[in-house]
Amino acid sequence: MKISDKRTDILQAALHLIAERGFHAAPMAEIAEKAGVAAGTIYRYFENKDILINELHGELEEKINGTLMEGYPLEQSLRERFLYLIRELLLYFIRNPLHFRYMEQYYNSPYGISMQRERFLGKPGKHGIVMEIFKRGVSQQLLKDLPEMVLFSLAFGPLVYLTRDHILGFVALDEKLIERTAEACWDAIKR
Amino acid sequence: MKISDKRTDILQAALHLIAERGFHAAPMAEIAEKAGVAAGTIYRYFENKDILINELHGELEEKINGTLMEGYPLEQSLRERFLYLIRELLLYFIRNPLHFRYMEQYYNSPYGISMQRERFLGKPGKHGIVMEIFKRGVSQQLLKDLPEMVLFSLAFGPLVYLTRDHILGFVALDEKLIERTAEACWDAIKR
Amino acid sequence: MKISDKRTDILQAALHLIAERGFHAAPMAEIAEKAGVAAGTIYRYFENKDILINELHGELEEKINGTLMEGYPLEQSLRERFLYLIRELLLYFIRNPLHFRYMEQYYNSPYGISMQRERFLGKPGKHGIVMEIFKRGVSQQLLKDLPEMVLFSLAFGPLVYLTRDHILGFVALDEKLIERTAEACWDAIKR
Amino acid sequence: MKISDKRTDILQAALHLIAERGFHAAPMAEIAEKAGVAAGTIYRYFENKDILINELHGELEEKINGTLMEGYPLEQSLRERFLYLIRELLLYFIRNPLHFRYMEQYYNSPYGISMQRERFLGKPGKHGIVMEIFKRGVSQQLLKDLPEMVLFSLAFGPLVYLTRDHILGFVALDEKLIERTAEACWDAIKR
DNA sequence: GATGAATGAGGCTTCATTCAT
DNA sequence: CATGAATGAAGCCTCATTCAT
Repeated sequence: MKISDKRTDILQAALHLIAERGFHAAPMAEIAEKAGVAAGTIYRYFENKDILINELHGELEEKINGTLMEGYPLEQSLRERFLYLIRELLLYFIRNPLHFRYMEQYYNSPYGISMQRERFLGKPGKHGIVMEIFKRGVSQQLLKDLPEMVLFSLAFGPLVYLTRDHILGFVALDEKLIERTAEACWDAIKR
Repeated sequence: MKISDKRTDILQAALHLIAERGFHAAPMAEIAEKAGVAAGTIYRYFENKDILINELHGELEEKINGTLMEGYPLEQSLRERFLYLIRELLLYFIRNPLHFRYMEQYYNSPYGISMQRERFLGKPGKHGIVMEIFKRGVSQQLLKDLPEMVLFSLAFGPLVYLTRDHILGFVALDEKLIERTAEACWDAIKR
Repeated sequence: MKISDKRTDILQAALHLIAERGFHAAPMAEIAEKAGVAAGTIYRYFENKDILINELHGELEEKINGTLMEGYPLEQSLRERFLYLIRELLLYFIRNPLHFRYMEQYYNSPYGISMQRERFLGKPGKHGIVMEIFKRGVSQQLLKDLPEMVLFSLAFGPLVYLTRDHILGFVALDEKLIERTAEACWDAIKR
Repeated sequence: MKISDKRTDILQAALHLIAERGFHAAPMAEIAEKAGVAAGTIYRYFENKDILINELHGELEEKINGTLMEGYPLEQSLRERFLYLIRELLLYFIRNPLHFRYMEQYYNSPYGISMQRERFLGKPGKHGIVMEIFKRGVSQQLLKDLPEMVLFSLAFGPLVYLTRDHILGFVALDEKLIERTAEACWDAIKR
């Protein structure tokens, strides 16, 4: 119904195919077919496959960031804010497994490598929201005195495995388990 | 000079090319060239590309496990044993960045998905060495009472990020930092 | 402001693009854009691309012929008339390099082959103005007794090279050089 | 029978198709078919279509130059040498109309533009054989005192038209006519 | 066993043309 | 009349795999 229905259809089709099969098993022809358009039509909306892939990444990133920021408890303690982020991110990925799979593909490919630094949340150079928490936590002697990148890994590294395990059915993450996991991540970084 | 020199050469060539460029940018012809054999020769040792990729994964996995098991402090405390594993795995990947890159590629591709369960260390079904630690730790009330998969994620999830950051030059991991990181991982899972 | 402004705009756009890039690097969409009309609009004025190309050729040919005929010294000697034609044609192309480039493209393509006979000037079948000169010149024993086509080649063949060289900057043709060149062409055909 | 029979076959097929239809109407697939090889095979011999086209041009150029040089009357007068070149070039093209058509296509395309200076014979910068004649002729006051490029145009410009006319059947060039045409070219440049 | 030339299916992309608005 | 989004055939090229030597 919208003006650019087709653009959305194409992005959706690409999301599905790439998340499920990976970039090189998602031919443009098939993306087009799944989107219900002709092959050439994709190129009215995206200059080429690389750009399609990058724009899809951008859209997902924005959506994730938007979701996280929506209820972000700005006024609460560092710990609460941290737990919120871990929890919400896990929830988001569990609810949007395709987004998770796509992001995984993306960051493990030439596409994502140049963008490696700019993680899901806050880019280090730009003092993103997460790094902000780390910075303050360290200076308040609340967190371990480790490089920010190490703190980041300790906090968010587990999420990737956990989400994958959940999606594959190896664990069933419920709210309680998610909460306890978030707290465990906090334990890893707190003094 | 070994009997199956060529097989090794092919695996080495594949390791280099795939680790550096990804699966779909590593043509068989180039692997052959780098290995110093003819393209057709590869097919005497590996039925097809998929099998080559899977066998290479298997070899790397064995090598990693072997290395970890070599000096494994069987008689020491659970904590010591855990710290040893984290530390050594990090060291291994830092010393063998190609192995790390290859494994990363592998687990983020259709190849690795079917094999997702069989992690670097101890396969859950087979009660690997890591799961053993977790099992005992939990029953001794030393570790948090979380599903093994969750403990696993908390413990090993950070390693992937950390290694990548180190390889990309975002952090410089020295022995001290590695030790402290391992301890942080322990904090995440301990009560 | 004219009635068929758009038709002219389209032809102009086509002239520019084709002259500069060649037929197959001048997409209809781009011609339309440059002409300030929609892609589909072109098809209201020209049935298809081939017809557009042929009509453009026709218009240019007419324009060139018109220019040559304007000041044609009907009453002067054969030699003067010949020199006039060579001189003016060279001048025309130097002043209208796009027309030259377009004609070049045209005659060296499947489009021009079927129309090879109908040269810039005087079509042999129609006893054009040039052939007229040749015919008379030969019968007056002023010119060499060679087939008209040979005389034509001797007289006009050099122009293509010369104009190209001038446009590419390999020679700088001024009025004097043009005059001397025209005279050299006359030397080629005169007894 | 030769080692690289296929390379020759491909070049032959390309020569035919391109000479008859132009570059953009000679798809690689068809060249392959005509050459009796698979599409992919072409790329074992030529990196891409552009390179195929350029190498074919190079081979033809060499062949033409070789033919011209074979009986070149080094010891005879400038006039004789000049007449020889015109005559032989005309003969060559009449006998090898495909070579002529190909060269025409080539020089009237982006491929040939960068090579515009290096004409069939002698490159100006390298004091080719033709330019040598012109240089000497001018200094001996045998030829008109015109820029070399102009002399070149006067001498060789007619050949293109003439050959085309002959191939299209508009004139029937026999040895006598060829000789007289060559002499007419000489008249154009001589004092 | 080893070779590497040959294959041809399949991927990405362009663009002349159509047609609903 | 004009628009321009959509179409899909067709072009170039890559590369896993085969097979005659």
